[in-house]
Amino acid sequence: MDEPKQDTKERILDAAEQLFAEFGFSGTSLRAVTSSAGVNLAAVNYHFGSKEALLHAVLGRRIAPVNEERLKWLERLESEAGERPGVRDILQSLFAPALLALPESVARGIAGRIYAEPPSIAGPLMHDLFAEVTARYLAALERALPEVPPDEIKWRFNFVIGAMVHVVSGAAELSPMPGGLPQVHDTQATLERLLDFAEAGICASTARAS
Amino acid sequence: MDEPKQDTKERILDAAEQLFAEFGFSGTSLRAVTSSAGVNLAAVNYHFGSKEALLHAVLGRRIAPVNEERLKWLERLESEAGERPGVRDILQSLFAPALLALPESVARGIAGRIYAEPPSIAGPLMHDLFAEVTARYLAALERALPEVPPDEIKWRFNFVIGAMVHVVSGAAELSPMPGGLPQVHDTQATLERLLDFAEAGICASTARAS
DNA sequence: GTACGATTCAAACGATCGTTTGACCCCATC
DNA sequence: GATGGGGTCAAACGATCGTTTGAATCGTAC
Repeated sequence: MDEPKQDTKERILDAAEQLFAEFGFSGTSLRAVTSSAGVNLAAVNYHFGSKEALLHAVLGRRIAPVNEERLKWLERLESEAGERPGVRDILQSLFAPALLALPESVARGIAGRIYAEPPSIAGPLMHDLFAEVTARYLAALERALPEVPPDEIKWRFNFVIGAMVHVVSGAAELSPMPGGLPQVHDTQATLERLLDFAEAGICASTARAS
Repeated sequence: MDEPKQDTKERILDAAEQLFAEFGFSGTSLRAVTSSAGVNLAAVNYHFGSKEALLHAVLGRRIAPVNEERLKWLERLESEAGERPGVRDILQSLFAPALLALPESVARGIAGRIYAEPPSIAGPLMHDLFAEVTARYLAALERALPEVPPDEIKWRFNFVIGAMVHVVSGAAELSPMPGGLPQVHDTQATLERLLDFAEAGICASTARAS
């Protein structure tokens, strides 16, 4: 065999990742996973315990490194800028690891998949995966934007997350636009467009004329 | 019976809507739908033809009126403002029908459900449901923002959609924030926060300093 | 070489799935 | 009061689901 014959556990994770992204969690059978991975059906329950535990492992394997890179980046910014890095730098440390590190064929569906699960599953999952980074970024943004009320920052941070997830999950590519979305595969250009948008949005004036 | 004993078709739609939002499409069985609706199992295939056709009916019933209201609102703006309404008004006509018209318990999951389907299903669905409004809003925004390149507007419109979907689908409420999201059930306040954010983001300068 | 824990395997478990069937009921029409 | 079609019903169809079982196989330490 030419193939490195990787570990059974990893072959399952790879196959499950691809199938969950394409057909969803409930829409993917363990038989589809194991036959795509070329392993025995019972291997999933042996190595992971259950189908739901497999989902956790699939998500965690991709998201954990992204969050680690985010936090390292953010800490570097704060040590360089004396605890008060700029908004754009903060947002870049939030976006770039997700946009650049996730393989395109893989990113689609992974992020969106969490939101697709019922709240009883998605809630604890979100907490496990994102509670720490959320708290850290909220604190950084509050320091960077003392003129914006903290409650407002919480909401705007959520709007930013929504825009980012929309791109990372590939949902933007489904947008029924005349002529499609320009430069849709130029990740660097997408990152800068998202930065322009999110920076302006999160820094918006809170005293409206109307 | 006190109940108005509504049509079987509508009872199925109501039950399916709620269950799809909570457990997802694949995660909801027709037996759960029919027993929740208090109708016979065969009624779904009799009235709708298949489970997937039921999903289309569920989504269309909620989204079509929202889009109609959007277009009516937008046309009223354009007739009042001489074909060039402001960005904030345009965005309000896009957000308000979705935020205000969708019952809270229902909105969750409906929007997110489309994105959760495999691209082969979500693609045609998105086109059927949103192609017209997308084209109309892009045109309106291009007229309102002549200084922003059309390609940039396409992207920023997508970011705006992402932020809006994140809120409408209830995903924002899952965000693992310390203390939770403030005033999460004050729809009017949420609408204005979203407007502040999206208006600033979509009007962002295209000539960056960096 | 033998014993042993880790892993893989074919096979089957009971449960649930979407869909279909054919009898049955209701009620307007002739 | 016979007719006929729209609607409802219980029941069953074959297929597929997640999980479990117990034997077979592997590599390694004694």
